[in-house]
Amino acid sequence: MAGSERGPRERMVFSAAQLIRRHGVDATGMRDVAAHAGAPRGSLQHYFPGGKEQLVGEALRWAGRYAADRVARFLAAMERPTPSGLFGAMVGQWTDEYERAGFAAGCPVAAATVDCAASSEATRKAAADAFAAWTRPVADALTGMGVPEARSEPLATLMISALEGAIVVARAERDVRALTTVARELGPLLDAAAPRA
Amino acid sequence: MAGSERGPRERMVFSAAQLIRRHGVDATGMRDVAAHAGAPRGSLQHYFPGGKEQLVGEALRWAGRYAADRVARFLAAMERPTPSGLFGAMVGQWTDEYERAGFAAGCPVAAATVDCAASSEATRKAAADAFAAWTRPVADALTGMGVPEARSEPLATLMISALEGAIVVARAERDVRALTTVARELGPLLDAAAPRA
DNA sequence: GAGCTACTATGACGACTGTCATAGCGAGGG
DNA sequence: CCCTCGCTATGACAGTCGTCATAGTAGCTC
Repeated sequence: MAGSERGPRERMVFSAAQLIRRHGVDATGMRDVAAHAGAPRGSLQHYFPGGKEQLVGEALRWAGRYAADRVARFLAAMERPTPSGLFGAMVGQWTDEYERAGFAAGCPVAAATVDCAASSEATRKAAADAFAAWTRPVADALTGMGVPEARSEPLATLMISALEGAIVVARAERDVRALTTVARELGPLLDAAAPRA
Repeated sequence: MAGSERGPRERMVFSAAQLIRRHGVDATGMRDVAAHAGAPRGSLQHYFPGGKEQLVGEALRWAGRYAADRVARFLAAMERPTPSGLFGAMVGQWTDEYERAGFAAGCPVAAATVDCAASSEATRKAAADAFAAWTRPVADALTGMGVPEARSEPLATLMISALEGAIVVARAERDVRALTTVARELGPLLDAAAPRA
């Protein structure tokens, strides 16, 4: 998850996502992003002439791709994939981070939605696209595990909703309890939808 | 949900919650709160000497109580309460609002968590208390419906997590799809945990 | 070397923000 | 009448924000 060998533009997008994860969109300043990325302040208007809205949008697109890549990676690492196994891996990524690095950061897409859904149509749409980019591979994976097509997308939405909500509750409580709970309670329901699993 | 007949102090707390619901904590200014409440600006420092942190904290406490009251109200309105019925009512409150008034607002507790969990310990704790004040009556209700004590709290956490996540997804998508999905998919699982329901 | 292009550097602008200081109001009680 | 007390009113402060204007540098090509 490190990003210091790429170009300054990518580093700023990455840093924006990281800072939004921690403090939300409004509390993340452009100067902070440049400083966090080790990039010159003057590069902001050069690479992002669309201003903060463009930078946030690209950070969300980055987050959507990242989440989708993680899903693919989880699947590749499982010799015998099951819905509960995939969900457990998705949840486990968050419990691992929280136990290792503390509860400072959440999901950047959720943060952008909370801060900007009512004020910036462009950012709201970027968040929706990020959720879509994340939901699609999860639904496809469920289908590949034998879940009927008609239920794959609803179950993927359930998985992502429960995960997002549990992230919020866990950060508020500073306890991974909510995350481990949703993984444990939802596992059997998910596996029951995949007959040949 | 109107609050114009109470005193100015209560109105400001209520207005703070409403504005946080829409724009997050950072984008909600103290002057905006006073204006929205129709209260004089000078009253802010008089009623909330602890500043913005105090006002946000009281708004979250208000939100926690409000959510708990709604749970009690839902239960009272059901002649034969079931877990899926309660969850459906909780979700329905949000789908109703979104279809009636648009997707401008989310949950103030989630918004405060996203914006302040890493920056204000007092606000983070207020959010955790609000979640606890909401979870407890839900868990108690489940127990009253026949859910074993050991599973009531985990299931209540699952309900609230799924609801909170679905709210975020629904606001991003400007579509109640995620909300109706979690209600439909989670209903049978919840009822299966209440043998005598 | 001139000229063009990509990128960097820096100061300024106006519009906010939360907080504070100070003063003013009106009613109630001595 | 005066004094206090709850509440209001308003201007100011220091700080930060996103954005812009302008200038400067490095590297490339002709």
